[in-house]
Amino acid sequence: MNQQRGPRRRQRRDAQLNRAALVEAARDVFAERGLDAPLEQIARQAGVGIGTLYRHFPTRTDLYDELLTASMTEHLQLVEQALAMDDPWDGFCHYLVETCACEARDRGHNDMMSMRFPRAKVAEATRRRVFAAVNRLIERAQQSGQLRADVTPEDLAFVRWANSRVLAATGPVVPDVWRRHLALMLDGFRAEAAHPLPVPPLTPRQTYRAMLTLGRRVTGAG
Amino acid sequence: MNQQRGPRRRQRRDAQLNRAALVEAARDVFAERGLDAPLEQIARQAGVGIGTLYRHFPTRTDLYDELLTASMTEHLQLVEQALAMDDPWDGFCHYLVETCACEARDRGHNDMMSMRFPRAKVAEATRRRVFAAVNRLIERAQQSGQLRADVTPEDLAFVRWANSRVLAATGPVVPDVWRRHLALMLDGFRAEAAHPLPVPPLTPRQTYRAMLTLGRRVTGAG
DNA sequence: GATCTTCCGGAGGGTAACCTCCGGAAAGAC
DNA sequence: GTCTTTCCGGAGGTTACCCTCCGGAAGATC
Repeated sequence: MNQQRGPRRRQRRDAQLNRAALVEAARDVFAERGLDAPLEQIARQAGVGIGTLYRHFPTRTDLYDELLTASMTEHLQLVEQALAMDDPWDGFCHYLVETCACEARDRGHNDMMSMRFPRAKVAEATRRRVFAAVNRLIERAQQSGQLRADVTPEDLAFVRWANSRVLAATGPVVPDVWRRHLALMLDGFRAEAAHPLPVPPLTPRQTYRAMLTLGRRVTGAG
Repeated sequence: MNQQRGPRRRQRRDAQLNRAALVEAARDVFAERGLDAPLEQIARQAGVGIGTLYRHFPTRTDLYDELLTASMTEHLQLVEQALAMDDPWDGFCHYLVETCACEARDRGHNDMMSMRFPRAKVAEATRRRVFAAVNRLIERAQQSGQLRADVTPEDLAFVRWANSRVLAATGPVVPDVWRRHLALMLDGFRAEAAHPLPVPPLTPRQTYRAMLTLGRRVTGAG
């Protein structure tokens, strides 16, 4: 991903190995402790000095970007899998349930998609496909009369944010109870339950900024 | 609250004033930055040395406890206000909306109720009244056939947790959009929308532990 | 296997919070 | 006004993370 092309020669073998070890360690550590995990732990787990980490990834962000592509691809698979389902509502639910399940088992992936998704110039193509697929997923569920007509793709961000907090609270205690919260939310998305919403949806731009806000202080309470 | 009785004499006047200033500063700072705000900022804002803060409140927790009573009382008023409403569903909604509004304007209060509520031996009496009132609020909304029958008081914790995360993301960007998320959730609580929930509710004890978990690392991402 | 280039490791300095400790100032008692 | 008791302030030690820097080790090349 960072391999210089053109005039510059290939990396030395040991450098390549270290880089790979770092990426793998980052995946593990982020999965366990979230994106604000100490970089030193990643270096240690990769069996590498902290200096080496910083040489390969001058910024924490560079490390995120390295992993973002993978998270994004995984996410795309979920949407497409959901789109392949016959019943539009089932597809819609499947997408959200699997997304949340994914977050439940990998905090890094969670933070990644709820805070860094917008930054994904890295994986621009994939990102567009995700957008398109989610739009289709929503549209067809609305057209079938099962999903309420007044929700937009941006409203799904609520689900991710909410789930992430519920997970933080209950994950260590009752690993599966997020499913209950999600089921309640999903019932709120049904057309049969729809009552007028008091406030217009977030615009894409606002959602973008909200994600960046979250990313600023990951660990923020409140 | 900390005034020693019995053999010990009353505090010196300046000590009393400092204590009051600290409490007030704590309220302000926590409201703005959440319960994990730096204590040094509180001391500064109170116009007092950090040593003085620690003498009066040896632990961060002691400071929380000082404020918890007030938050709790405020909360109790909300529930009772909601119970006074004629329509059970309106009362139920009113309670949650006002609770969330309260959190929107005071992050400290928010953290307090979603993380420290269980610790409230301090305000045991008030706490019991809150519990009782919330139970009644739920029961009567269920009996009127408006609130789904399969929710328990513990499910309301989901709402608080979710709201707190939505606020963290969107608060600085679109101050009012939490109302949209809440409205969606509320529609999910309607009897008309009810579909079977996949997982049993949290027990009170699990809810307790979940709150402590949140309190452990306030700022936790994920 | 000599030479040149790249890369590594971790010591070390910086920052931001934590909390303790004690010399001296202020309040209250007489 | 003096003396005793209580209280204050903030310097400074501690921790946990950040990131930089450079002597020397290890690959690559011939």
